[in-house]
Amino acid sequence: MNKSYIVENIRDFHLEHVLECGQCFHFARTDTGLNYGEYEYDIVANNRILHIKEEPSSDGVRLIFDNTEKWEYDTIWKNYFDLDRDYSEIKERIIKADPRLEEIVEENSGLRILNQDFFETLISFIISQNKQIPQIKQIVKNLSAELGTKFDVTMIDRLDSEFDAFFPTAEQLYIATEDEVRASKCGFRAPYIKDAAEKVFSGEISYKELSKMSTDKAKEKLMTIHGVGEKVANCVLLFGLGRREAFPVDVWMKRICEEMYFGVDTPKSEIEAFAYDKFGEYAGYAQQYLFIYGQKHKIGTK
DNA sequence: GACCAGGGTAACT
DNA sequence: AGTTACCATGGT
Repeated sequence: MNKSYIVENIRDFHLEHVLECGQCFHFARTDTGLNYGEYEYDIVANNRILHIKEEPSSDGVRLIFDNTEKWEYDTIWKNYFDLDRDYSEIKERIIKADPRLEEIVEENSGLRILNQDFFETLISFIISQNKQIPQIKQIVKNLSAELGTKFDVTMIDRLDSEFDAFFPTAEQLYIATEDEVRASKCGFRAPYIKDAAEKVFSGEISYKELSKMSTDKAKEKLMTIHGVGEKVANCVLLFGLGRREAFPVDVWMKRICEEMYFGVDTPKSEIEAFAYDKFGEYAGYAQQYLFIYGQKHKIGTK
């Protein structure tokens, strides 16, 4: 009995923009690319396997959620994909802050900032340091396969990719030895992952507590984890704690902003402060439009 | 083989 | 407070 849930006419949404922009890593594209306007992905998140398909509709896109009942869409996926938010206003505010971004925003108008699980986001972005996106995805997959809870693929109506386990919990990573973590090919990040798992499993750091703090205080707390610096903390704030004013500055953002705004080599801290001053509570969205644009056009890499 | 990747740490000035 | 080598691993 195949269960699926369909949502019609969603504006400002495109799966490729949402998923292929370096904000999440536990997914795979599964369509052939042969049918115009159709996209399909498997996503492992929220202790669930989602097979999702996007098709053109009269106003925006149609999304078909496989393996999904209505209540799961209402309580989980709607929030995960940030579908309650009006992105037309967000785009307006960003373009108003810098009219030069109009083309970039329109070019990537299907972007949404996901509301992801806090712990998975934390570990994923610890892994991300000094790694390219395809490798981050591979390590997340390895870590899940080795230490996460396996799911029974025969119980899933639709799964086109090779995923077979959920992302490990804080407890699972806490119990695992450093060598077991290292087997995921995360290299020198293994002790960082262990420290994060310990701090979360022990309750020293918790989503509940962080969500009550100011963004600055939460960032400070996150940075007490070994292996979490300014950039990783900002990613966790933006993607895992809903702090849309966070503006992570990585090698890409540094290059892009230097090209667009500064013209000379500029410290990351200065770029972050500049962006917050310019975009305020919309800085995180601006960052992500800029990031996806920079990747697409390989800004600064020649 | 050198260099780089959605960086951070420790050990230096 | 601001630099710099080094950190595993895989790709170009």
